[in-house]
Amino acid sequence: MTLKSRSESEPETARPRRRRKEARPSEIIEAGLLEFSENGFAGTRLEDVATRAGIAKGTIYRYFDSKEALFEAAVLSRVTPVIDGVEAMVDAFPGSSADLLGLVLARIYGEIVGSDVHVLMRIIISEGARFPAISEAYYRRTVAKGRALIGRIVTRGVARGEFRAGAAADLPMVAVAPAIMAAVWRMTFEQFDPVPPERFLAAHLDLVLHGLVERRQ
Amino acid sequence: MTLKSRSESEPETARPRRRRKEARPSEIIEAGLLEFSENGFAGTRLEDVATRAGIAKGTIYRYFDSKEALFEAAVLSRVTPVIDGVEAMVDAFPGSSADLLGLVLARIYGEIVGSDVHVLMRIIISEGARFPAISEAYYRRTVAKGRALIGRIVTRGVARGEFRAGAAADLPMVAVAPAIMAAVWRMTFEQFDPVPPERFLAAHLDLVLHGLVERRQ
Amino acid sequence: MTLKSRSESEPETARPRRRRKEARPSEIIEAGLLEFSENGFAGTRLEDVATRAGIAKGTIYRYFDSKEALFEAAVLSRVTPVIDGVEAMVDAFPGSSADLLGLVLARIYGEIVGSDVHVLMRIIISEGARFPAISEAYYRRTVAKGRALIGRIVTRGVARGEFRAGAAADLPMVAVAPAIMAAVWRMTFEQFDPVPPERFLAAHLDLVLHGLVERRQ
Amino acid sequence: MTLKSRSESEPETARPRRRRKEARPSEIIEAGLLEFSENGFAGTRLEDVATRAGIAKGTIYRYFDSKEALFEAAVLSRVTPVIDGVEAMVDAFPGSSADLLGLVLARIYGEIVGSDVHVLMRIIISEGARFPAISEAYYRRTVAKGRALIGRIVTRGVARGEFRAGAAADLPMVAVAPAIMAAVWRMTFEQFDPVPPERFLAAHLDLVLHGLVERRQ
DNA sequence: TATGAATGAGTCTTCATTCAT
DNA sequence: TATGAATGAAGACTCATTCAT
Repeated sequence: MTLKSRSESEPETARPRRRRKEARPSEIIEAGLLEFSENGFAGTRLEDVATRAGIAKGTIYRYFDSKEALFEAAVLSRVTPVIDGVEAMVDAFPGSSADLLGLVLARIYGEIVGSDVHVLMRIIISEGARFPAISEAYYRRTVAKGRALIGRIVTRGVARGEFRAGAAADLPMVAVAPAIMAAVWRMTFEQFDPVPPERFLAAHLDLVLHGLVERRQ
Repeated sequence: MTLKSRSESEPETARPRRRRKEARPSEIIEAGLLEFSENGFAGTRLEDVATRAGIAKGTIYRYFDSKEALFEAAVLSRVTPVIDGVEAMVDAFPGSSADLLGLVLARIYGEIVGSDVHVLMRIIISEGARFPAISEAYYRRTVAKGRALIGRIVTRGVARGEFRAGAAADLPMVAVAPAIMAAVWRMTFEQFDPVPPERFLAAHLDLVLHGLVERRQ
Repeated sequence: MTLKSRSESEPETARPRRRRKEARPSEIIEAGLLEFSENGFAGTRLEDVATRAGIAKGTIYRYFDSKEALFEAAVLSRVTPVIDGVEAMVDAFPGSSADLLGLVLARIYGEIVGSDVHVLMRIIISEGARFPAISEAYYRRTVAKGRALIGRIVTRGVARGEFRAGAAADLPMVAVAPAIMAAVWRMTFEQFDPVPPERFLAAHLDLVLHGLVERRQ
Repeated sequence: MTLKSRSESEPETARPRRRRKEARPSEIIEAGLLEFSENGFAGTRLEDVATRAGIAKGTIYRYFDSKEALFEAAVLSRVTPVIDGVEAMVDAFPGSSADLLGLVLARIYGEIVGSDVHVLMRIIISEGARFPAISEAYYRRTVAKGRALIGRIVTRGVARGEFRAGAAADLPMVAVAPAIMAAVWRMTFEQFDPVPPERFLAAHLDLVLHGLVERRQ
């Protein structure tokens, strides 16, 4: 649910020291993130992370105290705060609330389905119970803000008479549900039954804005 | 996404023979399912499964050939086919398509959020890549059927002029999205930010049936 | 090197109690002997012994205290004393020493190569170091006596001017060597390079009695 | 039956890379060979091999994939081809066939009784059935060549009128039998009844060359 | 007396972590 | 700073032995 793409932020737990050309920790983090996402925490071998990062196994320990530390650093490196500007932008948006919501949903959709975020999602679903710090950080820095953002848009829409008040408006996060579903689909059944992302997005917006029931005159 | 609750089906891989009071394999499967769901495949220790099942480590091997065999048996024991009767029920339903969809969605919602299924979802998301047989079995026996079922209802609604044709009707599975989101929420951020299931269901139905945009006269 | 074929003697360590039709312990011993010979002591699973004997695993423990006890009982059941009559027979033999030696060697040869004894040989070679009691029992009750017997025959031959005195006559057991070799061959390379037993026996007798060097007139 | 002493050949399955002072794989092989010979394959604990090699248990797996792989590597490291030069030497030998045979037998005897070979013999007798690759390798690279060599010598002797044609000359391998017996004796009853190797060798040569029967003028 | 389910000590094997180079 | 050989704790799996039936 982030609005901001992954930045090259350094993980907080790493100790960078003098780097060479490319920052070593970020290569390790990159490799680690992929391995952890593919195999889970317990299923990931540091040797594979090292190989993927193009370094030797021992080198990881120059930058991270333990497998767990690498894991947290890797995941947290992807937990980027939603840029605060978006909120102001919402308030200042000149057009209709439907347009605004569509705009933001499309961006969220792209964010969730497109890039790293589904990697993160898989990790948080898989390992969240054992690493609550990660879930919490992700919740606070990204999910809660995204949720508030959608809420602000829906509130605006209701206030302006553009959106129906009702159960959906009372829990605006459901408006993001199809994007979540698309990400989950991608992680699970995509291989047996592919669905083009554009179709998913179109259905998403159509459903959220208009629902299924035919409007009577 | 099943419509049928878990039945007391015996796992196919176990060889029950003459059992005593409690069927041993089902206890092991029960314990295994919970442990695997909590810790993932690699993160689960068979000793913990045994302890949870109230037996000794070695006893597991009387019923399952390996950790992997137990894992697959446990997960597959929960992959129960959607009862075919539902399809006939859909065709025979006397009321409006909105009522029908609401009925079915509520049931799916209860199924996904209520019981084992979110346990299964976590496992499939976490381990699906390493156990494609499981993903595929779940897809074929449950997801595909559920998807077809929703499709049939929406088609019926469109044919009867009750539902809008459009992008959402073209990919009816998005109508289930809020239930997926609820399940994911429960697996991840519920602990930091609980949302009552009834509220989720109400928002789900409201969103799917009517969308957010206000109807103009 | 026994001269007496295996008798149906009961193992000393077993406690027979009331038997049914067939004596249970001897079936177990029979099965055990084969399994131990094929797989060694450590490599043999009591379950396999039980299956081979047509009984259940637990039943073994009705007759033998432990795997080790069964092993010793099984092996010792085959360690049968050379009948003492043979010695007297040697002294009373009317014919030439060459005939006598040939007769005895042929019998030893048949004994070693033909039946159980090579099973025993494999076990003693494999496990003798860990079960010195077995080696010693076999040595005392069979090997030593056989060796003495050969010695007596050779001594008789030398005394009667039929056999050369010399290094071979000083260590008469070498006269049995080809039979040992035949047994070892059978246990090892027979599968790649079979040698008919009769050919082995013929070569054995020919070598022992006449050697290879051509007799000059 | 090798004519060539064990060479310092590196095991093929090991991956030595840059080693330090002592080559690690050879130490493990050395230790493994002794343990396997003493306890058999199933009875050997890798921890004991490691201790004997002066390393930690896990280190074995840096060089060998499994217990089985170590076993095969260890045994095969001792299966050294008979030097082909010997055959030429036999053809070029100037002296009598008896001298030649005595020379070669003495060497074979020393080889079998003296060094590693009886260790190998015990292993092949014990484990050959479960590791046919080992038996076959030993047969092809060593035993078959040794057998052919003896055959060539005996053929030469017969052709030159020095050796009797007959059953023994038809199966020349019996000429090696006393050496086999000596090795078996050493593996089994040596402890209860020691026989000096020189006495065994003398009896061996005496028996093979002249047999027991007195020559009549 | 016989069974075979259950137990848990013992082994193989993996892999996070250390450390000499 | 980087390496990768070495370590040993931990976990999967086996199987001798026990015991309720």
